[in-house]
Amino acid sequence: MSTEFRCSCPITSAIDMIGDKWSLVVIKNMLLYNLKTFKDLSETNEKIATNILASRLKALEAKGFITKTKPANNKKTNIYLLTDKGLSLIPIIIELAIWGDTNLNEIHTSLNRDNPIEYIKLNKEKFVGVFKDQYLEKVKAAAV
Amino acid sequence: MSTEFRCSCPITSAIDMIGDKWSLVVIKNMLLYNLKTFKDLSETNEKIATNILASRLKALEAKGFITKTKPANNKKTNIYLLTDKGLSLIPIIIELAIWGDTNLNEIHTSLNRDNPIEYIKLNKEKFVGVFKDQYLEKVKAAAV
DNA sequence: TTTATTGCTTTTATATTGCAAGTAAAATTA
DNA sequence: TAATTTTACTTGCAATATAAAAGCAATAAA
Repeated sequence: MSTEFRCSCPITSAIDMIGDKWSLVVIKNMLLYNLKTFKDLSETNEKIATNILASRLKALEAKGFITKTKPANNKKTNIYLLTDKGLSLIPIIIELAIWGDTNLNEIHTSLNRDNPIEYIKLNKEKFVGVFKDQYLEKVKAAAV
Repeated sequence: MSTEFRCSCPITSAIDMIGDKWSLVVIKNMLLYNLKTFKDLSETNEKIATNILASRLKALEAKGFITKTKPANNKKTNIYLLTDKGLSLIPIIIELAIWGDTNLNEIHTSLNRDNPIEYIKLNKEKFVGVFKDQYLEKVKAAAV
């Protein structure tokens, strides 16, 4: 499943890389809810089919956005973690969050406000770093 | 072709709205290259099929991102223009541009550098406004 | 009046996605 | 130790989306 690029435009190429229906959703769930296993990621609100999740995780690993490792004490469960390249998508995810939050309230009866998006809006640049650090900290804490 | 939302997450919902393969590409070409007609939009580097372009323009109009008007002096050609809602996608497009520019240089032999992306990076917030004003000015100038 | 262009639609083909079921290995329970 | 459950997938098939090509009506230009 190699990425085909439609042309040399960086915007179109970015969409070719991560603009499918599921890739950013999987990465968002890893980032915001610290989900790490196949099971965790298959049980989210989006209700991704297991075959799609499997293919997406494989593609994301091949593209360098996530790593797949089996911990020493557990030979069954794979742990999926975001790489630096995966974390580099945070600004895009933040803009999608802000856009969705400001534009979809009328369409949705109730938007999920688990995350303090209004607060994020006040200082976007800062929150790119905050989300990144938060994620890396949780990964580190869980590794102990 | 009504949008189905997978869940109430604003990020996932934003992807449900504009996360298909073509919508943001069409909007980008309207915004950056000031393309306004069916023919213009069908002749871009991305080589969109005409049936896909027609269905995407219809969907974007239904969702309020663009308007379709026939000018008084020309009964043949339709003019497609971005609305304020369409322009509200600029921050997302900018982040995609920055990400693509910084991450895809190794993959592409040559990325299209028509747009001064390095310069944009220095002051993102400013350029959201710059792109918007630039677009509206061109639209205004063409209307004279 | 012929010819070309625009803005599509239709048709056919291919690719992607979704759903249900199955499988194999590891872990848990009896 | 055997049976059961859990995890992480894979497989098959139907449904949907996308692509390529051709067709067509309504202007507009020659």
